[in-house]
Amino acid sequence: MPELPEVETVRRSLLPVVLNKPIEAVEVPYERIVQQMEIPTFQEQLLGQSFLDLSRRGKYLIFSLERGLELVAHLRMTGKLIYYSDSAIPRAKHTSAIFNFGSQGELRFEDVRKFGTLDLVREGEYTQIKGLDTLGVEPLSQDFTWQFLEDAVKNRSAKIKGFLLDQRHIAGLGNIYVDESLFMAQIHPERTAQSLKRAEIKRLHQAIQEVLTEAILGQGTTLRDYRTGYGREGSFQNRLQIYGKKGEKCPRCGVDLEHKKVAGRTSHYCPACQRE
DNA sequence: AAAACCGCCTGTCGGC
DNA sequence: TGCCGACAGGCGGTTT
Repeated sequence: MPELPEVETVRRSLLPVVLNKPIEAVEVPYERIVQQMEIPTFQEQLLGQSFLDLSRRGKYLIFSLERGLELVAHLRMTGKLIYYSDSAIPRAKHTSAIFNFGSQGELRFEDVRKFGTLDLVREGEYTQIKGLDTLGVEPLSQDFTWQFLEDAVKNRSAKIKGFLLDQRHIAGLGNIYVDESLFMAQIHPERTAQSLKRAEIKRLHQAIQEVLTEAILGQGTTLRDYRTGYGREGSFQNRLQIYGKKGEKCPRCGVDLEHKKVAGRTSHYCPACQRE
């Protein structure tokens, strides 16, 4: 569910409300959310500490703690991190973890499908968090240039859809923004990565940055579960061009939009604007 | 190298 | 109305 724009929105919304508040209690109703650590150890390590900073890498949220520790969260499909100013507010049915700040409210990890994860590690030690260790370039950073993309797709026989979903290449893209980016760049999802011409690579590079930037400005896309750190919906679902719009008309040319499985994921595209 | 599965979970939706 | 399968924004692991 949450892709880069959603995770970045959660980061920005939590930043003003969860830092520098001593953690007075840690509850873990769904113990499997905590990876590779016993719950009592997890609680002991966090108790009395404060979050000093909150950063993001791809779809991972990283809470910096004292003593050189970091709490790494991944929301997977339906995870939400929401700050409640009043701990007395009833908990959602699927609340996986709670970080209580006493009279200063609490941070809750809610997750219907329970795929979300929490890792407590020493600062920068990500080898045990497989996906984070091998994460590719940040698409909104200076490092992500069209030349970088041109180099990355070289000799890649994978379909461009699968290539863009692979977090080892570019960090943070998911099914929605890959489809939106390919539509904007007018590239068919089943083209092989290596078949893209320079002009297409430039368009794709530009499209990825534009789509992600606009989605962040819109506070992300709420189709169902996603919420900001304040529990509010995003607005970018109102500006999607093709995702979830099978059967509707292409906003560019008016042809009926189609969808099919590509690289194992439902993929939306315009058969006229995005030729194979 | 990459695709095709499966598993992890719960909820929703469409078809019958 | 009820049941049943398909499917969902992610990703790791195994097999092919």
